[in-house]
Parts: sequence; C-alpha cells; structure tokens
Amino acid sequence: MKTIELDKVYKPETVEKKWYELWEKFDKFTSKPDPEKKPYSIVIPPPNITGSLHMGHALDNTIQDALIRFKRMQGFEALWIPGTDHAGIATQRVVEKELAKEGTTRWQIGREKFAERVWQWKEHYGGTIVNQLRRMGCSCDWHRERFTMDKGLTKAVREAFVRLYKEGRIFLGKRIVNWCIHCHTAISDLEVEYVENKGKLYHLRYPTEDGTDGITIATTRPETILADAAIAVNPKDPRYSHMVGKTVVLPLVGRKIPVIADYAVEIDFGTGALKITPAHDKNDSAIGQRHHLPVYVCIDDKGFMNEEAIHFKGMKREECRKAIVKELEEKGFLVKIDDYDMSVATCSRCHSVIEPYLSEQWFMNMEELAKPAIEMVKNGTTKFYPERYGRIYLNWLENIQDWCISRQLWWGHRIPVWICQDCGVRDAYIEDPGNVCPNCQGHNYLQEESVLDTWFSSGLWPFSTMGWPDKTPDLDYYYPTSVLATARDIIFLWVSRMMMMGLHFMGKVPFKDVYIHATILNKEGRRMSKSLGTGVDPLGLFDQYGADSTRFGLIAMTEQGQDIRFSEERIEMSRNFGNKIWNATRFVLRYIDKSRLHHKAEDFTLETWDRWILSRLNTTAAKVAEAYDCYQFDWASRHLYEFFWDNFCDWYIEITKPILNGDDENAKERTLWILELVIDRFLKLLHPLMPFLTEEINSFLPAGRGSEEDPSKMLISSAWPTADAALIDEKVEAQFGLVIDCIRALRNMRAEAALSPKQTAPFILEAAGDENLKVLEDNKDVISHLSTAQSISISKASGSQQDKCLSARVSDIDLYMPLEGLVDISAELNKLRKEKEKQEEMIMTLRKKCENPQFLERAKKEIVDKEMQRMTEAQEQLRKINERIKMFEA
RNA sequence: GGGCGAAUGGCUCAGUCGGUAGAGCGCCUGCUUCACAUGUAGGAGGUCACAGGUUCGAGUCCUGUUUCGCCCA
Repeated sequence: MKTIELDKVYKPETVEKKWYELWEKFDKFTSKPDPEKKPYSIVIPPPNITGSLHMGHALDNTIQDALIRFKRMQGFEALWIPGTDHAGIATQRVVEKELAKEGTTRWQIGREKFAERVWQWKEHYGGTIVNQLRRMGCSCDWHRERFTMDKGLTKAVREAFVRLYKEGRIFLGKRIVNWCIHCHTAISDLEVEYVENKGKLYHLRYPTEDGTDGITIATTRPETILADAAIAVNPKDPRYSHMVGKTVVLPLVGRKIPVIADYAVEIDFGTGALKITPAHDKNDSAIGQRHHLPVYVCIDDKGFMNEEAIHFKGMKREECRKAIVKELEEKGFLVKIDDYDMSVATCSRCHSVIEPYLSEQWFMNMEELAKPAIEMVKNGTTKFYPERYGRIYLNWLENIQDWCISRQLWWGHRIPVWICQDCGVRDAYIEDPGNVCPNCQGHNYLQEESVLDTWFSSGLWPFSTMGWPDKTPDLDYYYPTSVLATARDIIFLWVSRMMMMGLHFMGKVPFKDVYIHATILNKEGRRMSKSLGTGVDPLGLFDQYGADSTRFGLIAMTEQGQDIRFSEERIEMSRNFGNKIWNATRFVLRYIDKSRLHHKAEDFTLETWDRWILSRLNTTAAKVAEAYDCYQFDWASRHLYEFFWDNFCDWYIEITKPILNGDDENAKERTLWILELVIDRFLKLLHPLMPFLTEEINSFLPAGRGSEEDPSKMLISSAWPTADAALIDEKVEAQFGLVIDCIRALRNMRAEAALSPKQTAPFILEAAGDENLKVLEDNKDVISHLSTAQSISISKASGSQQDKCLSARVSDIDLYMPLEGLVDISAELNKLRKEKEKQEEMIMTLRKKCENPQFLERAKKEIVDKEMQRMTEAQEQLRKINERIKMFEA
C-alpha cells in the first residue's frame, strides 16, 4: 500500500471539477423508477433562462442538493429534475437589445425570424445558469433536463389550455389591465412593483355649463382628464349633494359630463370629488360600469396621446401632463398643486410606469381552481415550512382574481385559439386546425397573436416535466414530488399555480412539502439587487473559497425562513472548517495502513474517551438526520461543525497522539479503528453539504477508495450512517465532559502562573465522591498528557487544605497546582476575592429561591433538588475560598 | 390602511419543554508543539430594544410601545 502525501492546505479548484465529471460519467445523478425503493423527488423551481446564478439560487439549490444527496444515501430513489423557464418578457428584451445593436427591430424582421433568433440566443447563452448549477455540485438528473418551451412541455401547455378552455375557465375579456408601454404587453398584478414617489396632486375646477357653479377635483394624472366620463362624489357628502345629477363642463375639451354619486368615493381624499376615467383607471372602470358611463380612451398602447386628446395628440403621456397643466393654468382651471407622496405602479421588468389600459385580453377564472388548492393546505396534505407561509398562501388564494394570461409577445406559447376573421367563431385546438373556418368555410381562420404568460407553463412544471399529458411510469412513480424548495416571493408566482394546476390535472397535490428558505440580504440588511449592484456574486465565492465552503457557509447562515444578512466571514469559517477536516484526515492517514472498519465495538475494551467519541458521533448522526428531515439545515451544520472540530479534533485526536506513538499494539489497533470509523461516518454525514471535499477525502481512505477505477465506492452512492443507539451513552458523555472541564481548569491555572507551553507542572486532584474519583483515575493519563503535567496525584478529598498553591474546582473535585515560590500571592488573592464575591452573590439568589416556600411547593421536584444541590455546592466552595484567602493572607 | 417578521457581546447570528446566557469573527495574552497559523492554548466582553403582566422562576409565554425590514392593498 502506498502512503499518500496530502497537501498541507485543501485546494478545491481541481478537486471540484474532477469529481463533478466523475459523478456524471458514472451516472450518479440518474434516477429511474425502482419498485424496490421508495421515491424521493424534487423538481427545480425553474430558473430564468436569461439569468445567471445569484445568491438566492445558490442557497436554494444547495438546499435541494443537500436533500437529494441525503435521501439518495438513505436508500430512496432520489430524482431531481433540472431545467429552466423561457421567461417571455425577459428573453424577448434581451434579443430585442441585440437587434437594436444591429440597427433593426423585431417588427422589421417579423415574428418567425424573431423566434428563430431567440432560439439561437437560447442555444448560445441559455446554458449559463445550468452550468453554474454544475459548478455548485448540484446532483440533478441532467438526462431529464427540461425547458418550458421544449416539445414535451409545449404539448402539456397545449393540452392544459384546451382543457381549461373547453371547461369554460378561459375567456376573452375587455378589461383594464396592467399595461407596460415599454414592453408593449399586458402583465400580471404580480409583475407590478409599487415605488414610493414624490408626486403632485392637481386640483382642477370643472365649471357648470352656465358658469355659476362648479366642482373642484383632485387628481395625480391631469393628462387623463381628456378621457373623463363623469365626476363622482360620495352620496353622503353634504358638500356636493346639490350637484349630484347636474352636469359640468370638461375643461379644454368642452364635453358635458354628469356628476354622479357613488359610495366608492372617499370623502376625505382630496376635495372629495373624483374625476372618473373608465379607460385609464381600474377603480374608475368599475364605477363607470355601475353607472353605464361611456368609455373614452386618450392614451395609446405605446404611451402616446391619441385623437381623443384634441391638440395634445401625438405627445408622450409625460409631455402631455406638462402641456395640459400649463394650459389649464392659463385658462383658469387650475386651482392649486399640492405635493403628494404616492406609490406608483411600475413594471418589474423594465421599471417604466404602468399604464392601466383597457384592452382585450385572455383571462382565466381562478376561483374554482383555488378551492382545492386552499383545502389541501388547510387539511395538511401539503405543508409549508415554516408554517406561517401557509397562511400567506391561503390569504392570497382566498382573494384570488381572474388571471390575465395573455401577453403581447413573440416569445412564448402562442395561445392555441383560432378565430375566424369573417364570422367571428373561435375555438381552441391541440393540433393546428388549418385556416378554413369550420363555421363559414372562409379562409381567414387565424391563430390568436398573443402568447401565454410564462407562469402558465411553470404551473404545469411538476408534472409536465414527467411526461404529462401522457400516462408515464415517471408520473406514477415520482408524482407527487416530495418537496418544493424556493424563495418567499415565489409563493404566489409558482407554488400556488403549481398547486392549482397539479390538483386540477393530476388530481393530486404537486408536492407534499413546501420549504421556503431565507432571503439573503446584503451586509446593510437590504435586498441584494442586480440593478443596484448590491449583490454578491456566488461564482466569485466559488473561486475564492470553493463551492463546498460557499454551500456550507450559506447553510450555516440560514435559520428557518428568516432573512439573513450575508457575511463573507461565514464562508471563510466554512473554508477553514473544510481545511480542518482535510488536515485531520491527513494526520490520521499517517498511521492508517489498512482498513479496520470490519471491527466491532465488542472487539475491544473501550476507554472512556473512546466510548465518549463514539457516543458523540452517533448522537451527531441522529441529530443531523433529524435536522435534514425537518429542514433545519443550520442545525445540521452546527452539529457537524461542533462534533468534528470541538469533539474530534480538539479532544479525541489529541488524546490519541501518545497512543499512536506508543507501543501498546492493542490500544493502537483500537484507536486506529475508531479514528477511521469516525472519519468514515463523518464524511458521509457531511457529504450532502460539502460533496466535493468529502468525496475527495473518501477516495484516500483505505475502505473508501471511490475512484474512476471503483466508482461503486464513491461517497455519493454510499449508505447513510444511521445512528447506532447502543453506542449513545449520556453517562459517558457527562463523565468525559468532567474530564474535559478538569483539563481546562488545569490549563487555566498554568496560564495564570504564566507557564510556557512546554513547562510541566505538578497537579493534585481531590474528588469528594467515589464516582468522580473513579472517572479521574480511569482518565489519569489523558489528564496528565493534555495538561502537560509533571505529576498527577488523584485522591479522595481529605478535607485538609493544600498549602500555598493555585486552586480550582470542578463539580466536587478540587484541583491544585502547588508552585513553591512561583505563585503570585497578590494576584491569587485578588482572584480569590473576586470569586468569593461571585460565590456570595450566587448563594444569595439561591438562598432566596430555596427558602421560598412557594418555590419548594410548586416547582418540579428535580428542579428543587438541583437548586438545593447547587446551594450546598456553592456554600462548600465559599468555605474553601475563605480558607484559602486566610491561608494566603497569613 | 392590513398582515408578517426581527431586535441577545464590537460584528454576524444560535438559544428546541420557562430552570446557571452560547458560537464564529473581531479584540487581548502566550505558542515557528513532528495534521492544520485557513492553526493552537488561555482571557476580556451581555440590564437579552423598552414598559407592564402571567409564573416560585421569563431571553423564552401574554399585552402594549419604539425602531428596522418584508409582503399585500
């Protein structure tokens, strides 16, 4: 067997690349239905094809990969389906920008050519984020990679649309929609962002026809008066009751419009009189419908004023506002302008101001679809983690509005409805019907121009990716998926739609659990934003610290669903952790000549520290599995870190050094077995979080040796180390905890006496109870070694006071370090007096407690006993301190 | 306007059933000890935002207040 010399520092770069290639080469990510195994499946919340990996993705996909790897190791048939969505607006904009650079537009090249260009772009650049997922170590089944515009998914979209259409849930309606003049399409309510803005409130006077009276309204959008249809006041408002039913004259335009009464008008806002512009405001539209008002449109779909806008025609809406205010002022209609803070609706894609726009769009009635989606969360079939997000989901679904599903884009699933331009008949088709109208036989049977909202296809994702609408073995086996892990802002966008569509078409929820992870904020506690440049690029972190460190660091930062501030220190801490693991293995490998994993605990007489580390290992295994299972990833990382660094490296490995260098062959065999066992098990426990490092180290272990030559031994396909309850021993953990405390106390005395690290010192340990006495005796060598003792005397407490020496107390054990002449008496006295004060304070509070009859009566017996115990303990300690003070003073 | 969340050491955060406040980073003092200075040993540092309440006992439960963040309308 050749000995392996490892580098002093772990270097992730080459390692990460190597292992990812090997995993893929040996199909480690591939999953297929296996009736012998239980399925565990995840579909990726499809990232946007135009996107690149940001911190949120990094966290989201670390979580999914950790779960998949964990479950795969546990023996589940684990499937993670990757893919991307076609991101209608975003992708179209990217390609339009390219065209602009070439001096052309999509209108010039036409719809078909444009679509070709987008596909070209997709082939070239669409793989960015997918490759970044590989860089992270994501173990997705790439054979099943899907794209919302690929053949299978298009078929699913078509099928779903036609079914919903035939069920009468999809309809064409002329309504006010959120219109983006820049993207030139309708967008959904969820794509609208409200931005606080310092605006103006314009007070305008609308006179009566005879000029004797009038009414003053307040508006933030004076340019829309050109399309006013009425003035509305609240019927309860006495200021205007005499005006209701009369007509006023629309300034500049001269149109006579009625004054109407409607309870929707807020009496306290502005002047209490509201101008009604049914074509350019959602609320006005509703009021207009109630009062059968005519609809005037003055702004077109590109944001320009139209022929309704008299001589303002052709102006941009912003220009028109200035011009119209000026003219209103000149003609005496402007009463005043107030400053006014308002929130302006903007397009979440291009940030231009949304124009509420009356247009014909396709809508989907959601009310009926929402009902089962609500029910399945209420009855716990699908559970949210953390729970509170379930309530947010419910609240949204319970108030759901019709969904505007049409987009005036050229990139996306074109709505499969054909409309006869001659007779107006229309229908939806799974297969293209040709251009002959089935009704009038005319040849103008044409497909709808609009495409579907991208989320229409995302909603089908959990089952369209598995082959729906066909009945496939995959659907039988993997659906419903186990969990959807995603960010909070996705609840409405995808989670709810996937639930509705999944229940409607599959009759089953699409996922059993929904895990909502933290939002990552920057150091200042603000959202990371690409446009503001406040984001941290995870790829930079991968380069600097390695993917493993970034994964582990992100996980360690994440508490349940709570927002987290990104701190690079955590990533650094994780890198140091990885390096620690690397070096600990490096140490152990110096002594390991062959695998001893075939041994059992029964083969040896185990020492306290052996049983302690085995107990800690198995406790950790149990806690880590539990943490993964309830999505407490930060706990998992904490348990792993603490076990390996604090327990294994700081204590166990240090203990083994003299044994490994000694000549007790039996002890060596036993110790090497445990060292190997701990590393073997620990690597497996850590693997879901740090896949590369663990796989690399495993390949050096004599029993591991997962490699290109022996891929079956790779960690990725190894069995999860289930905790062995027989090796968990709380008593041993307490006993060795006592030993640790004693060693710490001795080291502390050394530091007080300013001994150099190598300088040995004599110690005296006296235990009051037999039990602790035995623990000390059993671990004498360890205590001696780790405290760099010259000599250790362990005995039952004699009651007699030790001479001039430093002292400490752990449980019922007195520890002394006699150092003739070396003890700084005044410093020691100082310390003792401080301790005395502390002890007296403690006795006071304890006495208060223990003498309180209500405490004795009402508190649990164990607590009372414990407090009483502490009380006597503290008094004993105080007595000793006093004695020692006396001694030093003498 | 409605809802949700947060406030614990200088910083970033843990704290599960109410029972002696923890970690990492930073800081101070020792260590070029044959796994690791991305390390090691020791140390300092906290009125748990504020005010009430429940309780024998509150960082933890309840009510209110303040500040910050997010979501919805």
